[in-house]
Amino acid sequence: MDDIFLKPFDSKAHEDEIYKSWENSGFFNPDNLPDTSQGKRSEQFSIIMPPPNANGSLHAGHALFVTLQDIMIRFKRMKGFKTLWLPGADHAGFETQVVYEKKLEKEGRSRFKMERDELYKEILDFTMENKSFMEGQLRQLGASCDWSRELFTLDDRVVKTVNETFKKLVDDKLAYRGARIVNWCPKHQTSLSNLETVSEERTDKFYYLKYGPFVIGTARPETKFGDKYVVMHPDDGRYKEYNHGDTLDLEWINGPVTATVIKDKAIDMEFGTGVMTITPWHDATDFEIAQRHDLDYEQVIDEQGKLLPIAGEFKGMKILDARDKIIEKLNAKGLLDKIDENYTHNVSLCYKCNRLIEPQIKDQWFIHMEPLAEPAIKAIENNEVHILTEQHKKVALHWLNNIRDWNISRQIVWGIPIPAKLCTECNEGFVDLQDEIKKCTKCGGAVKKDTDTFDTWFSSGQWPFITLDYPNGDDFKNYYPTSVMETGHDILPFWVIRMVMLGIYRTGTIPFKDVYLHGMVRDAKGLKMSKSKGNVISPMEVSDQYGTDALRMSLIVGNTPGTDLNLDLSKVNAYKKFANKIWNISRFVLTSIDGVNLSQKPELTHSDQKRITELNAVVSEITKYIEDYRIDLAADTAYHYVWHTFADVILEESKNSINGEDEEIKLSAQWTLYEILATSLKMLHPFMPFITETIWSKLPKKDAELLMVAEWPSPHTT
RNA sequence: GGGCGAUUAGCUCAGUUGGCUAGAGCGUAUCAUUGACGUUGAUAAGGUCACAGGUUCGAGCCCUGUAUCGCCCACCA
Repeated sequence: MDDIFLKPFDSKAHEDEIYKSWENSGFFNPDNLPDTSQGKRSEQFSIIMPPPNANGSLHAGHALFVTLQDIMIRFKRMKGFKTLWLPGADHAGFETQVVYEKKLEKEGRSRFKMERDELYKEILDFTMENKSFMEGQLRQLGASCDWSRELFTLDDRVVKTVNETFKKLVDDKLAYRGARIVNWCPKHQTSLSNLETVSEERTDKFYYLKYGPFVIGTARPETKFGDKYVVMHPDDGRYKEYNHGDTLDLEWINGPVTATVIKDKAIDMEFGTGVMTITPWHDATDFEIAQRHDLDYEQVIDEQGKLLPIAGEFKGMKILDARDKIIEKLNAKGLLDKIDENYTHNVSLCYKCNRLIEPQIKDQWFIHMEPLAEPAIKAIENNEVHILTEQHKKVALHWLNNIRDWNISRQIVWGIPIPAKLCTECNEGFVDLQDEIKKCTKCGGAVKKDTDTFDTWFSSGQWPFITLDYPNGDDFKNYYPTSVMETGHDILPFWVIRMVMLGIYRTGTIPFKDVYLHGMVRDAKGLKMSKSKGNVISPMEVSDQYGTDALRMSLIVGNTPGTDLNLDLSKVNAYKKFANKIWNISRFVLTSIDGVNLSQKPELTHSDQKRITELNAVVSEITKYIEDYRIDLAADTAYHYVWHTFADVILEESKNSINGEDEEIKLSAQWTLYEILATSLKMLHPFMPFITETIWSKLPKKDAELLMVAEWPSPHTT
């Protein structure tokens, strides 16, 4: 027997070496996989890995997805499938730029004082460094993915395909450039999609102001300088003497204005006084009203959140500083009716810096989503794209049925540049893939390059067909649509649904068949991990301390699909003990069979036959669980069988037979023990690849050099 | 405002076509054991499965309602 068994299992001593032996075998690449005993591998199984952001260390959520997907892949590989797990790395546009800006701030620098090219180059270097760091971490977690096919989201092929999709969308009139209200973050100086804002309930003051004969309500008096339309519901009896289009002169914050009466059904008669003035530049509802009636609008607040000259004496002030002063002045002029101190409402905040979003009108590129959503709804409803967790299917359909246009322009340098030219005179935008448009085709004016970049999710949304080299690559023919999309439920709308929409739009086919969504990894008490709480558990540190196999088991067992999971170190420790148990079982079995000829199957005793039958039942149970995506139950079943049946019962009972005088009984017990050990290692391999492969390498008789490509156990004959 | 989910042992959670004498990990208690075991094994305590109705031969599971908690989406000034 090998000396290594004389000591307890030491994960650190084996993991690197084992991973290298897998990687060097070439078997991560489906093209290199050996034939099975049934012949060529004819069926494909493919997963596109959600590319981790290349801007920092992997977190527990990454460890969870690596484990889940690696289990699926290893299982199918052993089952004889041609398995492709395609890894990637995400430049993660805005996310990475925010990370890098924090770094700049610490160094006392600012992106707003840097040249675009210089900033881009620095973030690129930063990302590339993190990318290779991140790849090493994926290896440490045991990811058996095909590194030869790895793709970075800024690689040429990605950019080319994304640009072509953009052009197709514009040609099909599904993408358009327009002046629309966008979510503007005054800190990050970019617009954000609705999904990139968070809402928070706040209690603010609500002001009732005298506007000519009306009293209007507002929470934001600082936007009211330019208001010259007063709006009410057409059916509101209180204001029936006023007609749509009537004008009236009245005294306002900075002097007299002429107001025009507008009747619009968007007004809620129950709210406030049922009358409001509108600020189309800084409010989405107001903007829509203005559009409906073709009204004028003017910017009041600039991109930094300061008041513009229209504010007169308040020009240049920050909005919150100005608010009280404006109210003071209105009061002095007798225009303040009353203040409601306890007005609760929801405000939008930037999801990164929690600053108030300032709605602004911007010329940006938008995608008209409804036509894209329609086929996606069908595909999800009829389970062509099968979202395994029913609750998430409902969420997806709800989201798709209430979809809104998607702003894909970002005013940041870190991303794929939008391949468009903009007219400096009429503001028209043109897609220009070849950089050949020199004059505005609408007005003949000069053009400049669009300096905006795509929302990362626009390119990520095309990831499955891009990674498989659409349209002409062999991989696309062989592996599209992929078998499973496995990712966190938090990015269901951000990513998964958009992949369905854009995949169908571009290729005519759904991008993946099954969708497995895992929950969030929380701390031992179920709290969200966050740096500020100091409860972040680094999976890499856990892997170092307890071993990757133990970490993987603790992330899997008890983790029902779609629900959140608490990562508890005492649980990790329990599976570390389990690894040690497997180690010692192997040690015992290998000691017990030393020198025995295993190639000749002996006559089995009745009780050994029963053990083999029992083993068969466990194998089929685990197989079925994995095929049903109940990986938690599969892992738990394997755990209990190996510990509480194999070790506690079978192995204990075998001691009598092995130490007894009867050679036939002894041989039967030895053969049975070895068979159960070899089969157990196979069953455990997808979950605990490192320790099982380490032990496998010491086995005297086996059907494959590497356990990774050994055949998944089929029922033994007794 | 709309949608989705949760409520099971001291703690964290499983329990998916209704058959449960309700399980796991951690924790607790007692005993045993240097024997493959950086220990492990055996045994035990601990649950009116949130609450109230209903369907059923049978409900932790299905239906209705109530309470509490959580999450997602949303332009009411």
